[in-house]
Parts: sequence; C-alpha cells; structure tokens
Amino acid sequence: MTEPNAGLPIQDSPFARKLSAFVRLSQTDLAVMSDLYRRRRVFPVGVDVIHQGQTDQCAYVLASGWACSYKILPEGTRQIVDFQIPGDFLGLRSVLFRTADHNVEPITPVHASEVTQRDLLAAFAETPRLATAVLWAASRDEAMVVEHLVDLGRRSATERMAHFLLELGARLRLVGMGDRTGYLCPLSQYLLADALGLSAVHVNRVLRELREEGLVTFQKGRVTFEDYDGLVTFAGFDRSYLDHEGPLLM
Amino acid sequence: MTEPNAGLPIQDSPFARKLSAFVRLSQTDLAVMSDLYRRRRVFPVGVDVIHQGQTDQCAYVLASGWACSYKILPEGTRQIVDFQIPGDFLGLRSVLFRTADHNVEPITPVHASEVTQRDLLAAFAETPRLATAVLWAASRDEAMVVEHLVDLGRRSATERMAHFLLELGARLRLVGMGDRTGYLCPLSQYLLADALGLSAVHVNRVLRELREEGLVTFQKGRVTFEDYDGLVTFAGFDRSYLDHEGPLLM
DNA sequence: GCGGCGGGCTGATATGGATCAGCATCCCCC
DNA sequence: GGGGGATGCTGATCCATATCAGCCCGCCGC
Repeated sequence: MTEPNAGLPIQDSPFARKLSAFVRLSQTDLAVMSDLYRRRRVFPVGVDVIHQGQTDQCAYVLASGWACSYKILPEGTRQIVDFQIPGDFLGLRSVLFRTADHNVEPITPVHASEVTQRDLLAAFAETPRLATAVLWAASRDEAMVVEHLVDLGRRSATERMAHFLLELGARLRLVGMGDRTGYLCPLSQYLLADALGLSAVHVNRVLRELREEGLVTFQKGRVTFEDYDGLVTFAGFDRSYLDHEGPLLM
Repeated sequence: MTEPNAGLPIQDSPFARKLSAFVRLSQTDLAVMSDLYRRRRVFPVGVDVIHQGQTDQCAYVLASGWACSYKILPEGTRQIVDFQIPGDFLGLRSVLFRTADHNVEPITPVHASEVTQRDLLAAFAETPRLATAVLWAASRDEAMVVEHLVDLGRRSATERMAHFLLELGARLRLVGMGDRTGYLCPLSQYLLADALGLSAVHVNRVLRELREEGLVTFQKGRVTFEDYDGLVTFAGFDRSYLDHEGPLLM
C-alpha cells in the first residue's frame, strides 16, 4: 500500500486544516507539528490501535483512514462512542489515565502518527498556541460526545440518524473530504447500529425512511444529501459546536 | 445564608481532595489554587450559572451545592448531560468556545469561584503540575460523559439507574460527601428522568423495582445501598475511570 | 464453479418504556 | 385554615424499536 498524503505539505494535512479552523498557525507551530507527525505507523483492519485495560498507551493523530472508539459491555454488546476521521486524535484522553478506558479499532486501513505524553508536553512548552489548539480540539471532541449523548437520550431513531449523517458531513468538509452534496462513507449498517444505540435491522429501516422522504441517501458507500436544508431542520442540527466562522485566536 | 466551608483549609476543599486522587499537590500548588478560589459567587436556585448561546463565559469551581449541565432541544425537552458536585468545574469546556454550548443551572443554592481563561492559563504557567491535574480532571469529566453515553445507548432503564446511583456515590465519596452505605441526594425524579433519558413516571417504577430487589433505596433525599456488591454486579459498574488507587504523579 | 460469508433488506411478533389520567402528600403562602 | 404548586406514586393503553427468521446479492478462496 502506498503511503497516502506522504508528500503533502504540513499545512495541508487534515490535522493542520482542522486546527486552522480555530487558531492561525505560525511557521513555528507548523514546524513543531511536522515533528509530531514523524513516527508513522500503519494498522490494518482487525488490529486494535488502542485496547481497553491496557496500560501506558500513547495517542495517535490519524493521517488517513477511518477508525472508531468504543466500549465493550459485560453482556458482549458494544457502544461506539465516536468515529475518527483524518486529523482526529486517537486515544488522547487515555494518555492521562493509567489504563485505557476504551478501544480504538480501524474501520479501514489506518495510517497514524504516534504521540507520547512526553512529545505532547514538549510541543506545548515550545509553542503554547499549539497547546491551546490541542485543548480546543479536545474540547470539540467532548462537545461531539455530548451531542451524541443528546442523540441517544432525546432524539428518535430517525432524527438521530439524520443528525449523525449531518455531523459527519460537517466534520469531513472541514478536512476536505466532502462537500454540501455528500461524502464517501465506509461505515456498514452494523457499525451505525453500534454507534446509534439501535439494532442493525432498524438502521436499515431508518435509512429507507430518510431516502423515501427525499432527505438523504446512503447507498454503496456514499452519503448523498438530497435536501440539505430539509435535513438540517428535521434533525435540529446546529453545527456551531464543530467550528467557528474563521480562526478565533490570531 | 452562611458561607459553607469558608474557614476550611484549602487542602480540605473538595477541589483539592479530588485532584489529590491524581497528583500529589505541593504547597505551591495549594497556594495557587487558593488564589483561584478568591472570587466567590453565589447562585440561588433559578438563576443559571451558564447560559447556552451566551458569549465570553467564564468557568467556575463548585464549592458547595449541586448543579446540572444540560442542553435544550428545539421541541422543548432537555437532556441533562451531567450533575456537578463540590469540587467539579462548571463550564470548563465553554471557556474555549466563543459561545457556551450548554446551560448550567443550580439544583440547590450554589457557591462557586469564578475562573477566567486568563486566571487558568496564568495558574498553569506558575505550576505545570496543576495544569496536568486540571487536564486530568477534564479527561475524567469526559470519561464520565462517555460512560453516560453507554448508559443511554446500551443499558436498560434499571441498569442505567443502578449505574448512575453507583457512579454518583463514588464521586461523592471522593470529596467526603458519602460512604459505602449511601449519601444525601437532592435530585428529584424529574431531574433523574431528564438525565437518564426516561420519563419521570418510569423513573419512579425503576426506583421501586430496585428497592423491591433489595439493591438500593432512594427515598426522602437519601440514597441507601442495601446490597452494594449486588448492585455493582447488576449494573456492570467499573469505577476505574473515576480515580486511581493513590496519586499517580508524584 | 461452488461454497461460505458479510452485508443489505424485509416481514412477523414481542416488549420496554412513553404517554395519559388521576390521586395523595407535603409545604409554602395568603 | 385553606388553596395551590411541587413531587411522588400508580393503573391502563399505545407505540417505537428489539428480536427472530429468513432471503438475496456480490465477493473471495479453493
């Protein structure tokens, strides 16, 4: 397999693009970031990136591919907490805990850069602006989990799916992997079910319903928005927690 | 109203007690913390501490009383994301966003110390160890939200309630407000319903069920564990995400 | 060329929890 | 001392979603 975006200038990496939505990154920031990108690793499907209960994990920045973080329950079912796309951290939270409290598993083959606790703190010391940006990224991750929690607690299955597809679209657009018309999406209906707290059967029916309503189509690995504004209204989607209009910190 | 724990030495404050579960705090750390505690405010029930959509919010450290953070949905219902008890941050996440993405409302009268973004970054510069501790506290908050998400996604109403009561108990014990036999709890069944994604009616039935099973009793503002180990098993509760055995960082 | 398997799809039936309606108690305020 | 607003509690009914069962299709390995 060829290394995706190997020759990409650092400011065009998904990670830099995402952080740029929050702070304006200087040449120094970019150089330090470039350093973080050094230790590249590849995870094929089936090899966990982070394993629940394991100690002394390090974190990763996802360069290409899709992953998901999840928790396993005693009965054997699982709850997917979130999906990760290029530019996202994998296991940032678990760096601070003695043992990882969740799993991260690749959905497609994954290229990721290893970041140890030491690397991160060193980078922070060098450019505090980057520290702020990373803290922002972590806050954004938490905001997404909160929104996901609202999904599960108070939205119907159909609203939940609509909201989820919109959020994913907005995130992908931020790193240049989709536009207002839709995006490529490697998630199976089983994965959606594990994420949305539904059964796979019901995911199928909900997708059909959204398709028949003329709102979104999810077929053959592509999500196509047929009526974006209608979908936003239906889902009660407010993207303000995902970015700002233009960088905040200069 | 008299100021609760006004004369309390700083190392006995709930905030210090909680952070001590993670790092060993030096005299300097405690002094800087004492400084953060300076600007005290009081919020009676009915006055929001943080208001969704408002800009330039600051955060607070809760000194006494209970609060809850929640999101309002277009239809008028709400989802409570978490309850805050003494020692917890209020709105830490919203300091980094231009506008707050959630509400925080007192459940009982609340005493809290105001912390601005500037205060926080200044304190971090002074004692990096405190920065790590705060980052840990934030990670722990996120871990709790994640566990809450698993509650809503994959646990039955009864397991969910059991898990919730256990988690709350463990948190309260960490700040000295409860023990293995139980704790005082000012939450109404309506609040529980908004948090657990249930109807108030069903909350009532679930509590009855747990009582009749001889696991927990929640009556007259007190939660009493009748069979702690049984409850832990029933809920699949693993408290490892809430603390460590002894401080990690020396 | 065929068997196995993952994934999408669908109908029938079961069920957990919502919703609606109403009563009892306590407490606060007039 | 009486009225009204929270809060707790309970029964009856309804509905969203789970569960079970099975089919079809395309892909991969042998």
